[in-house]
Amino acid sequence: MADVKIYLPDNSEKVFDHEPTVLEVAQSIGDRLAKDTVGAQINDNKEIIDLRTPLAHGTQLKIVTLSQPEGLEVIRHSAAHILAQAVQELWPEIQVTIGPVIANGFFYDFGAKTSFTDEQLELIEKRMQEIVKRAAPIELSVLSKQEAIATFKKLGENYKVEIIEDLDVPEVSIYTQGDWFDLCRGPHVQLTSQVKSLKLLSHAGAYWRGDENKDQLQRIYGTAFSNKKELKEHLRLLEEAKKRDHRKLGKELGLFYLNPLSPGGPFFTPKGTVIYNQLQNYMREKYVEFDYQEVITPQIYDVDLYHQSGHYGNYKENMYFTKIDDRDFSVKPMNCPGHCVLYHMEHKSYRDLPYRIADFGRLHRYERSGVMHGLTRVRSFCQDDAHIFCTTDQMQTEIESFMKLLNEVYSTLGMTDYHIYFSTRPKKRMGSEENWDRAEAALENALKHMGLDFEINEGDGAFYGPKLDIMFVDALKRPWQLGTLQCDFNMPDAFNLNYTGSDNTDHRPVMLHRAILGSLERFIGVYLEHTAGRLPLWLSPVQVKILNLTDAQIPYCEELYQQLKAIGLRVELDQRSEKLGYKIREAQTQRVSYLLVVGEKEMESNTVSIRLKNGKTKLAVARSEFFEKIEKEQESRSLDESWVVE
RNA sequence: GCUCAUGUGGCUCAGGGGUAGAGCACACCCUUGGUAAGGGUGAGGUCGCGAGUUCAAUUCUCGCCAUGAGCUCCA
Repeated sequence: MADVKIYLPDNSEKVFDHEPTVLEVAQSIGDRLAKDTVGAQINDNKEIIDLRTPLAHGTQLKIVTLSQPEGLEVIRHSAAHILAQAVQELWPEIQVTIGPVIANGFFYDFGAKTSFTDEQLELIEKRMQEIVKRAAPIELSVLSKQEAIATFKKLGENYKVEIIEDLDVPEVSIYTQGDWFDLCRGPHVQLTSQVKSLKLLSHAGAYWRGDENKDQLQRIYGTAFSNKKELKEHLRLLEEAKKRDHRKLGKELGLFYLNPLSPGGPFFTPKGTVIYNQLQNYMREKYVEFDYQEVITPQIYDVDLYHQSGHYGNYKENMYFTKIDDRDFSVKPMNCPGHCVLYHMEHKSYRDLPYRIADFGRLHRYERSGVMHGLTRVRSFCQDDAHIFCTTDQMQTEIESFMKLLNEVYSTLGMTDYHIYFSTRPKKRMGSEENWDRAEAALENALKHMGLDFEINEGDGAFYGPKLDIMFVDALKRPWQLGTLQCDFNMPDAFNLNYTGSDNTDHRPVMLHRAILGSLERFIGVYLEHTAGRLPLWLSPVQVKILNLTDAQIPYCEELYQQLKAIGLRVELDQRSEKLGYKIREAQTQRVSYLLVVGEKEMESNTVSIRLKNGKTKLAVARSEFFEKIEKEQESRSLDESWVVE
């Protein structure tokens, strides 16, 4: 056989007299590297291949080791196998199905009669540790499809048989560790002992092949890392996420409640409503700046509207209907059809475009009972919704302006980490190819022109047009889809919308649906978790709380209270005869932005002592100085309050 | 909607076939205290709703509702 050359990232090459496996190449470089090798990436491909894969001549090889982030995928995949082995050692009658790697770990679905318990999870994890200790080599073998089917049939592994039967390949790969094996595509680590830091997290039901009409399986979630430290950090983030759960914070801070009398219909308290309204006010200011006009449209429509828009056909399951005097009505699940009606009621000329109308109308969508979740998935909500009717030529400018607006809003809110996804035409779609070409070009050109990074989701657009989705990544690294911009060719058609062009003939406008915060409800939920409830001053329900030390300071505090109120701040005065420590604890847990402590000293020197949300204090600040700074902070919607403590 | 779990004063939870308990919060009293919980007293619950079993149900069984985890869905 001729020489087989393998190229390494530093452009050096290794020569073999046969097609070497990844591991062999690693060995030729060094024992240490070989020991840590868990897979490889070849020819600039992102996919990680198994370390047992033979490499063809001319392959560009990048070895992936245990300690690399890419290695995690392999470790977790092997961890899933160890989980399956542990379960079958403990309960041989339980069948295996599939166990993929997911974002922050892995899961494995089992065909078991009853669900697992927390105690069983502990037992399984212990057994997994044992399997890890055994340091069994993981070996790859290949069986013909028939052999594999026969093998798994004999074992009674019916799910596996079904999987193999559906595979369109002559041979399948089997990974063996000790006396246990599984059908698997790989990749896997070399020894079970390389999965050092693992943890089972939870168990839940799932369906075979994700189909609710098929068998109910028992899923176990877990995670694994290359070292204890990273696992610990991950578990800490999970803990932190629990602490920051907006449902918990909402109760603790008294912002909103849910009640069985209106499932999915949050009740906002006066404090929660402050946040809600401040966000709306802010968006309204931005609308003025970006030339949007706000409108108010009906809540309830004749069902005919939704027949015309097409929602009745496609979205009926999520709509609320009512019949009065033999006439069918629906509560609006979105603003767009109403906006089309509004557009139609005045004759439009090209001079009227772009016609940008914003609407904070309340929307109702009947979500299935199992999907509701705090504020992030509700049945009654409002969006920072707006529709832009424009010509195709105006699209790019409108898109750029939208992205600019979005960026300003997100920066103000301290949401700097976000990603843009551009979804292009799906297979099933409506509208002319020319329209799709122009809309996609407008989106892409806008992003490129602004120098924004984006990722393309090929074929993921709506049937009525391409779109941008904005994915915000929060402080705990969790992604949330908030903002969106969707081009729509369908609705202008459905409502026969026109404008008179400069050529004195009618033309059809394009409709852009867009939102920046998404739903206010959902946004507040996400933002509470992002900030752990420590809101910037302008959003804070209680911005200043005045705490007196003794009754002697009450008049001074009342005067302060009135002055702060007069400059438009949300201020409270706690003059109860409680100890200072008690009042501070309470105000601190309520995340009050500024605590003003007033005792004899402050009163005599006409100052206040300031305590921040973070517990830091600054003594004896002149009243005027505090007023000036806090007004400025309020005015600028600043995120930074560090001026108080140097 | 599906699977499993949960549902006890405003909140967090304990209890358990003989009509209920703690802490916090709340009210009143004492305390006037310098940066995360001072003390006392008191009020507050037909134990999610409905049915069944039982002499007796908040406790057991079933149904419903809601919540949670996950699945599925998400124009």
